[in-house]
Amino acid sequence: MSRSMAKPAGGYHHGNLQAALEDAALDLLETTSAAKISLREVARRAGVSHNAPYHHFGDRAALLRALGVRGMAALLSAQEEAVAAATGPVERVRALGLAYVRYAAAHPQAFALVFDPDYCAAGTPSAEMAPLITRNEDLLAAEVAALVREPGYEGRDVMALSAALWSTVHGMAQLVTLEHLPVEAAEPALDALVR
Amino acid sequence: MSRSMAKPAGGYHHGNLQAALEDAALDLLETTSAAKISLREVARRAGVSHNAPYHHFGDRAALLRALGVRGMAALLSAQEEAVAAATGPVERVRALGLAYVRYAAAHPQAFALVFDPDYCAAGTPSAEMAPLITRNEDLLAAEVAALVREPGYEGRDVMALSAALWSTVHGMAQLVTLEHLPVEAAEPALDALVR
DNA sequence: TCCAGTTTCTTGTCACTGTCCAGATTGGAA
DNA sequence: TTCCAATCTGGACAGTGACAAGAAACTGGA
Repeated sequence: MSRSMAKPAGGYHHGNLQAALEDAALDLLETTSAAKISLREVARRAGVSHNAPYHHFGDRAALLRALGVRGMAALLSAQEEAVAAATGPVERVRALGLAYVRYAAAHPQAFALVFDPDYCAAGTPSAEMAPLITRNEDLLAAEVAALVREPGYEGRDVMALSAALWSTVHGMAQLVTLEHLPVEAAEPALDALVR
Repeated sequence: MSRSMAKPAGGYHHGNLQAALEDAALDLLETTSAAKISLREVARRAGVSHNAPYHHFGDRAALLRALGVRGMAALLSAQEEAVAAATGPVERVRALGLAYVRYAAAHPQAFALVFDPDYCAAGTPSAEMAPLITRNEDLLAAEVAALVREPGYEGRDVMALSAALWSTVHGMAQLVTLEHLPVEAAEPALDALVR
């Protein structure tokens, strides 16, 4: 349920309300889209008054931005673990993409929040979000760079290929969460491109 | 501004309020995300009371669903026109994808609404949306089928390739609207895959 | 120990929203 | 004309995000 310590004492002060609020909101995000999450419901779940959140988050968007950062971090580490477990350049790129799609399928609301321009604008990412984004881009670029040194992939433009791969994987993740594509179709479709 | 006839007379009855409401909402959608569009603001723009919309749309979601149908129709015809203007299987697939991305870049909020699970759920599409979706899938499948008859593309699985292409194009559209990718990067990235 | 000062939380309030209700207005059919 | 159904209005209610003022609890220094 809660990812960190809950209310420790019954006193006036909560102890770790910031984390408790994020946890409560993350629980809601498992079943509800970010647009439908209300600050007051989150406060209720954390057992505090409707205004307590404003001392830890400037407004509703700030809370959701914090959740977005958590989601992006989870998405990134899912990819890193998958890449670390795979062997060979082709297999590593494949694993990276599948991890991306599978994270989206497992946490559709969190995934949607990470890429929701209303809260996590890519044009002006938050100070916590920006390094995660570049880390993700670097991870992909490094794997693609290794790929184009393989026989059969030589001479490809790393930038263009990275962009194309990210697009494919991201679109696949999106279409899977939208139930436009079944999850099982992701793997063969990805293989159809990577070959 | 308004896409169809506006309020015709000053009388009690509006004349064509349904269309006027959709037009007003579409204007708002050019600059505002669907989540931030309020029924009352739309009614205000159409010059009617806050409750008039309820006689033409059951609730707020119904209005946005109608906008989603309009957006999907526009996205579809943009692709059809692009395909009709192109010659040769490879070029036609390329044109289809570029039209998709360019529509998203030109109307990011409308594009987002079309694929917003809160309003236009793909799992259970509305009666007006469903035929548009299948028409789009058929269009893509037909072009891919023509493509795999070309030398250099023989023997590919049409289903898997269609899914992969749609994913790529959709993800590219998404990343462009999110400003994660510049629009100019779309064309070379697409070419890097289609070759 | 006591006691300011600061942070955290609560209660009260406001404007705005979606939706329901009852009633007024209108256009068309009998 | 008269009646009816469709359309639109105003009022009401609960829920929401946000602001303001005050209570409670933790903090450090005397």
